[in-house]
Amino acid sequence: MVKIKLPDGSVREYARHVRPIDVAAEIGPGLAKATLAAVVDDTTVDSVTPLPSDGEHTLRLLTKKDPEALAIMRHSCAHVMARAVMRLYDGVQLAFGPTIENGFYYDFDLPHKLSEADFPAIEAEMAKIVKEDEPFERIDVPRGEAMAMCRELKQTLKVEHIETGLAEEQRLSFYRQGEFLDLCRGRHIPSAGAIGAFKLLSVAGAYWKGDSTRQQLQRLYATAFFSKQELEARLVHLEEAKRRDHRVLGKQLELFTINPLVGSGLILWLPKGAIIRGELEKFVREELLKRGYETVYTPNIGRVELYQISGHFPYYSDSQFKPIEMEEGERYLLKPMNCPHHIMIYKAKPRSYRDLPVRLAEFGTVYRYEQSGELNGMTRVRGFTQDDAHIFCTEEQVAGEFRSCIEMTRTVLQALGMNQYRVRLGFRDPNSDKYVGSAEAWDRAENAIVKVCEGLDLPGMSIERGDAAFYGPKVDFVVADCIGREWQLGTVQLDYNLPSAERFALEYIGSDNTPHRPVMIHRAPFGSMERFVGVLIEHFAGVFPLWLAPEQVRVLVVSQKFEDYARDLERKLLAAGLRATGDYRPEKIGAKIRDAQLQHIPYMLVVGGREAENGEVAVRDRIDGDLGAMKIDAAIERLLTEVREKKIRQVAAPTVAAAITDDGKANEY
RNA sequence: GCUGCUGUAGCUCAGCUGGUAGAGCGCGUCCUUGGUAAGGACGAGGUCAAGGGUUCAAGUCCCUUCAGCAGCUCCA
Repeated sequence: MVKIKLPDGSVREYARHVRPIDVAAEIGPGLAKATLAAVVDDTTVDSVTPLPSDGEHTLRLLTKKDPEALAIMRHSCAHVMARAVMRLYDGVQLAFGPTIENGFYYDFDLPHKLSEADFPAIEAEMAKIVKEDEPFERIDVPRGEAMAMCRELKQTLKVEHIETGLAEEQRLSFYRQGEFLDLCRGRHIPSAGAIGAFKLLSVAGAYWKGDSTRQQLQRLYATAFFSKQELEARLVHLEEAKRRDHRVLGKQLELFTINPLVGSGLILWLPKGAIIRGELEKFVREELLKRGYETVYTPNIGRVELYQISGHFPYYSDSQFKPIEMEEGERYLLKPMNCPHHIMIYKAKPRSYRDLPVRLAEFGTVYRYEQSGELNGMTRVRGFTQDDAHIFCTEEQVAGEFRSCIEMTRTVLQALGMNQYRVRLGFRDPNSDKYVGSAEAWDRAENAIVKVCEGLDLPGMSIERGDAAFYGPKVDFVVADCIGREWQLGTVQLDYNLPSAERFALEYIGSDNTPHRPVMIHRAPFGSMERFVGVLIEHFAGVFPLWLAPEQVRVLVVSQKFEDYARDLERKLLAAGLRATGDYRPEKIGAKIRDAQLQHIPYMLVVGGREAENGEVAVRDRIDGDLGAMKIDAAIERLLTEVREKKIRQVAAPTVAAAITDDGKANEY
């Protein structure tokens, strides 16, 4: 006897074996038809999986209205895609085919090189399979038998996976649909007919088991929805996201450019982009001043020996520009980090505990030879400027300093309306040898970070082992770009290693008149100016708040008769410190407004005969439209106030959610 | 770095199975002098990414290099 409790509170009792689909059928044939899967006591199961035969259990039937059902259907769609590929091409080896945020993919090894030209054929074959509406049938077998089945199917990747990834499993499951049989954990929808609409999106290479020393597979990305409308909405969404891509907007709005002759991954800031960066730098400088930082400047190169001591040279030789070789063995490195230079400034004189904390800040430009395939607009580059600072403090000061660094980062992000970030604690992977320093020092640092962060209520906080810097654990502020790719912006890092005796042997004289070792904190609220501005362009979709807008106000003259008045107005705006231009072309006012709107100019001042007579301007707001006429001084004051307050009146709605990291292991095999 | 795709005017793109390059926007000149999202006419502008090859003939086919895009791997 089993008691089944449904979400509405009703309880049903059964003496026989029942399946979720049977319960659904009892309630009504419509529900039975709509049921795609079920949740039994928090575990998702197929609609045909028998329920337990005794005890009390909760049951929730999943239909296409439930978000869980979408992922299950997509997973089934991945099988349909794999089946289509196997029908069309010979020698297909199946790897993993999990669902991901917004869709799914399947990895294959096959001799045919897949390209977008193949998509229509694959999609047509998939449509056929969906139309046939064959059931997905689960087959549970002991591992020995599973192994034999995979061998018989000549699916060597699956065989390997059973031997390695699934070494612990005693029983394994397959799903069969027609001639297609795949080792798979499930779950699946009852039959393919429930797949409403799907589309192949892209093909890309992916390493087997994510290991770059293993063979590369071909990965097909696709998505599916229950309805065609949802699919189309999704595709429109993707198009919108592309339009706000900072690489597209950067070109359109003349913010930055990259020239192959200068070198890839090297950003040329155009005048308008430079204004945005300059305003952001000014903003950070003000914050630094308030928080007791001192500004320093250091050169762009340093001797290799410096980085041998710091460890950067040996640890990252692959991702650095090669050293500059001078006579007699002198070698210089383009600096990959600012910290060694700042350390030498700390060491320039003896320090007393009374001097600490010493906070040295610099907009320091660094160069890293990133892999060519990694370069991406402004977000992944080979030369960039960090809003960097290094804090040298006593052990007792660490928690307080660390906390205030995190607070500064939050303040800065908040000021820009950037609330969609998550916080990642990058800790050491104890099984890796890429880290310097003792395990004790690491534990101490990681514990200190956890303690500080726990009290701060940081959004989406997660600890990620293996994500630490080689010298210490860190707290990263991570944001997603317009297509869901995540980028690390702000970072605060705790470092017991560079100050150590094995590295730079930093000291200060304590109150006991003996030398002590300071602790270092590395921090950069923006991270890099390049990446930050790149992300910011997408955050605002190119529509910047007044204080950041490269061109803040444009004078639009109704007719050239009033050009003198307009020119005078433009001069007044410039004198007030506003970034102003005038449009004196012999165009109609409508055309001038249209151009200014399309260029996202925050304010337009329209002047004609009426305004010239009264010493007024007709103010047009980019967002609210025509505000009517006002005196010149009043208009200027209004704009200056908005600048001073760094007011953010509009942030573009996010186009896509952050990608959920998915290595394919969690879902299915 | 790896796999696949792409590279034509300042920008966005068209150019069929090889036969000496086209549109829209932008830009320039002229006409129009206007009142809150596109006035009109004319014109300039291209070593078809670079280099090599096949061919009577290459933007188009092949190879190499460079650059970009998507993803993977990496990321102090």
